[in-house]
Amino acid sequence: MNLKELSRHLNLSQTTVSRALNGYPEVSEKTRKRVREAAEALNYSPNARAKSLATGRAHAIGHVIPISTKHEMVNPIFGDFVAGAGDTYARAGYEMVLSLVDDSREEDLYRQIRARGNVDGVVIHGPRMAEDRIPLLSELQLPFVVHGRASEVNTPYSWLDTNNTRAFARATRFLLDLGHRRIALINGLEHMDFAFRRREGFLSTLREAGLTADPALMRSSEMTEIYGYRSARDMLAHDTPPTAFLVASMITALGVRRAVHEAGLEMGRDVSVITHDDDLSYLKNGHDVPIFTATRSSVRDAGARLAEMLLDLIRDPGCGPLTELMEAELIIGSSTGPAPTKA
Amino acid sequence: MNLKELSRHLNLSQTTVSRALNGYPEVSEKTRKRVREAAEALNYSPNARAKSLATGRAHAIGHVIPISTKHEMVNPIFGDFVAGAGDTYARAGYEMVLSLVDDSREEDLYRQIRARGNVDGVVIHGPRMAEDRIPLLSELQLPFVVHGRASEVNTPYSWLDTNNTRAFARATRFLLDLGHRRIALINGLEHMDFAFRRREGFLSTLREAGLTADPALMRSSEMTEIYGYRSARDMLAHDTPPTAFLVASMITALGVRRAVHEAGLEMGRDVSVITHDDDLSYLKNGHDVPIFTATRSSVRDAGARLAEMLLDLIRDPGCGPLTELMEAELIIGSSTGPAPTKA
DNA sequence: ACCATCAGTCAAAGCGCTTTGGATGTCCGC
DNA sequence: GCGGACATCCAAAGCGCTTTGACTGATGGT
Repeated sequence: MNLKELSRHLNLSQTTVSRALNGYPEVSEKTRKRVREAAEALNYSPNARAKSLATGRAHAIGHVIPISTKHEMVNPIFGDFVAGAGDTYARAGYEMVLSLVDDSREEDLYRQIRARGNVDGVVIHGPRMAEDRIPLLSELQLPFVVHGRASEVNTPYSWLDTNNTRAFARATRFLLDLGHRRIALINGLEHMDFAFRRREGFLSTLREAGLTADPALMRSSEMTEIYGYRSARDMLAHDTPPTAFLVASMITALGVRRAVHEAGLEMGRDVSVITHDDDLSYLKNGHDVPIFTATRSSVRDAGARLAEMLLDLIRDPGCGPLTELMEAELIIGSSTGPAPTKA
Repeated sequence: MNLKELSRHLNLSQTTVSRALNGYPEVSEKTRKRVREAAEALNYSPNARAKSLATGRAHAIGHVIPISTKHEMVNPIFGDFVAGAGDTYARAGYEMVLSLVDDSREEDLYRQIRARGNVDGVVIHGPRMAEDRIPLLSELQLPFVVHGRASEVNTPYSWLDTNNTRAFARATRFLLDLGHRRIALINGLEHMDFAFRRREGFLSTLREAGLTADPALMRSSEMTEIYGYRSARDMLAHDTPPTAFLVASMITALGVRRAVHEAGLEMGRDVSVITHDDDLSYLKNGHDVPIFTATRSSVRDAGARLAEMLLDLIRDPGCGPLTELMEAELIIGSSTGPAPTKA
């Protein structure tokens, strides 16, 4: 069933039917009703390709997921992020198109996306500190919003980010107040902007307290469970092991917990652990009492907000760079406690 | 830059340029080369919407993700699955479009997808035992492949599934051979087909061994960490606690491990645990020695294969219902051991 | 009674591509 | 030197929609 058939069926022109369905005022309410009912009955929905060819809007948003060949990991936050964004899109009548791309061929891809024209905008995931996608997209005039920021990019652009620096500063402060002095940082890959900022929050807070960080207690890698396990296991085997861990993700924190238990220690008593918690739907940090003390920031909410920003930007490209900084809450669980006194 | 401009630039007709770029034989190699080079230089790529309007092929595949309002969880396997599928699509020049849908409005959505015509086929995720999407899509004549199966659907359809029954039967057998008699099953939601099959594998193996399952040792829910934790904690508090756990996912198994440790027990010595392992990139089951004994089946590979099947089906709709059953490997880790003798 | 206005409708052009059905020129065999 | 075969190219129609510009009656003010 297409427009031509429907209009013939109704003894109306395509113009009128189109206008009736799209809510234009120059068609009488009576015919509009008649058209609506016929469309419903005959199960007509307009062909999206034709529509977007005619209007120049694709009604779709692109998400480009970098799958580097070196780091094969798929970001576990992805599902929840997409769920949040998808919700917004669905409400606005937009679709979400995913492109996976090996990060070596990124530039080409974005140019193609632009030329092929089947999205009206894109969201950039996992920005690195120096993010060349940002100037590229600006040049291409393709609306975009970044999930995170790129510290080394100075031109304005739209982004939404968690206040990672502040979150990790607060967490560090919290551990210091509990008396911890040897605090380990199990961070994400530090060319990723979020990880860089978290380290800054950590280091600056230590500095303010007159402490210097021990490089042996700082790691940076992809945030897997194994990585957390190994890092914590190795560090706990030191002569002067850390009394606290600051960890970049729940998954990694689970690995840390494993190492802690394996060493015969208990979280919250012998060793304190704070983790960042993206509030993933399948990995809730406890229900009543959180397992981990954590800096929490819902990635699903972030997805929803980011999508809204991008849609705004598409509707009115002039509404200028939009930015939003989400604060993470520090929630207290049972994984932290006073630093053990050297008995 | 569009076709008209490009062809004018080359002093050729749109026809010739189009044919040159699409590899038709009726254009000389010399002009083809000239056209290719100009296209490259001017950064021309065809408008996908116009192309698909003209050809009737969208060169895109739809993935419909059910987000039920009751069960808000986003399936954690999603990221890896999509990475596998996306890889195949990218290679074939297809795009992936995601639609999230509240499962109450599913039928409408599929009809719309069909009518709007911006995908050439869809993959069905998370089939339930009685899956009405299957007859619906057959009726709509929209090519589709199911990730999993629907036990109560009798009409033929294309699917790719892990042999869940066999996997859990083998795991159960393995535990029985180690002397375990009280085995707990921490399963996924049992209206989901995969969970149903796993339970069947578990129960039938017990039956063969002349044992009957204790309902108090069987749970079924969304596969979160908390769920694993609570289930195991409760069960371990029984008068006659289980000596082994069969768990439906790694995430849930991490919760089980937490409960085991909290009870002062050790996995592999006091309590055995086997889990299903989807081989997620961010949750590898150990490197050299697996943490958990597990039935392993890569969901990323499944995504890649499924995508291939669907593309085949689209190229040649006649190539009939395609089906593929992947066997899970049983890998032995340190979480299992002989049943403790009642000393 | 007459023109301006306006609500309601329509035919046709256009979005950027593919593809059908020629048209043109070239080369060969006879 | 002529008809066919073949290679190479083209004009135009069509994909399903939106949108421009125009047309028709009815209404109302003077």
